[in-house]
Amino acid sequence: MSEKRQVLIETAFKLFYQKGVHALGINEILAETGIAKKTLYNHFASKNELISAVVAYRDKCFCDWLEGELNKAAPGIARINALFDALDDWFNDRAEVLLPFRGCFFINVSGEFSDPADPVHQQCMKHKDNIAALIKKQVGTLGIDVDQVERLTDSLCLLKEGAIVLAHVQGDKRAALKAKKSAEVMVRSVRK
Amino acid sequence: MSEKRQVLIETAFKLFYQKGVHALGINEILAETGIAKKTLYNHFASKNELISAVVAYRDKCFCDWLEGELNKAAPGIARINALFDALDDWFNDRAEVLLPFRGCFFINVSGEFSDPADPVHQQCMKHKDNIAALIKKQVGTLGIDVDQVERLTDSLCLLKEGAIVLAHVQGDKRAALKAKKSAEVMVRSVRK
DNA sequence: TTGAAAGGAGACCGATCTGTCTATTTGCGA
DNA sequence: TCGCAAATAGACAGATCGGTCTCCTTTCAA
Repeated sequence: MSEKRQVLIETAFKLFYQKGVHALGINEILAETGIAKKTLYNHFASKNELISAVVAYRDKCFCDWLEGELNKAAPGIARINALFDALDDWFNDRAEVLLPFRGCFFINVSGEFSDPADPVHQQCMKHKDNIAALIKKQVGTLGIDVDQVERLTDSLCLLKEGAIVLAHVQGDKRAALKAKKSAEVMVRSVRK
Repeated sequence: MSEKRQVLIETAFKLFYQKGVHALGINEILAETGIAKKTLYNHFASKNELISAVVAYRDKCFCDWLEGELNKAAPGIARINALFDALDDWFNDRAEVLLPFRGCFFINVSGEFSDPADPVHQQCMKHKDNIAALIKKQVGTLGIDVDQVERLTDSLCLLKEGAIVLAHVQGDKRAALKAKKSAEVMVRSVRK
């Protein structure tokens, strides 16, 4: 993995996240990086391949960050709280590794590649599945029934995605804290 | 309001929703409608003005549809249920006026115009505010305290947006029904 | 019939897009 | 120093973009 390739991916991510994938041309990535066009095409067969690599990069980046945040908390209810605290940090630009908040890259990209059969859309779907699995793992530490694990995981994923949309589209900086309150209600309901 | 203008808006909406706003060029709208470019520019000063008109059109279209669905139910809990039943219809392509489900147009467009200061993004924000107000109105028919109205409205909006994202990005056709179950828990918690 | 508004065909413009390619330079290890 | 891999500058190609404009046609009301 060459350094030039990584620079291209990271810069492309930054610009795609700011301006949207289709609104940004590769020439702007090249201008920002100072890398030659031939080099870009040495590393990626096409713009679409670059997009794909960028989505994979962000997937890893985000999952690593979230997992790290969750693992800072003790297993159990603290991890559920940590999920929404992490979101709160992200929405309020306190998660530096994730860059300034501009919504969820995977939601945004899914909107630009809205056909579910599109490979890029498929990648975004997979990312969401990865995060759901991570959340389910934390819910599993609550010591509740298996069917309740499923149900609570669903609820938390709904609240998580809802919070992201409220934070981005409506600019609601408190969306994560609102979602956290709702999550508390959900947790109580599966524990009684 | 001329018929040509309306045809342009409706066709543009259909194509923007399928392909994304930046990925679609105006020439394709013209090809699909058989309308001359000069006519398009007679009605809209620029592509951006067309986009703006399209967002406004969909805003009205969606709000009218949702309000209609909600008003079919009796005031009170039935209206909360109707919200999620309506979403279920939408996600599963049973709401013909809304066209085949490709996620929420406003979320998708916000992703493409992710700077919150952008006028188009502002329009999407306003749409979400309109829907939240509509939901709040239904919650108001439950006969609960004012502060609980606020809280429940927040929860329902979170679940609604979450369901849309799960339905679109993850292709979860049952997302609305899952959200409905969570909503039931939330309603119970403010009523006890 | 006339004139104005609306609309059309399509050429044109400058800009930008994604991708290809030639000639050259740079960096590094043997 | 040499040879090879990586990278560069930048020209080029065909296509498309959003928008402008001329000349012409159609529609409709007076």
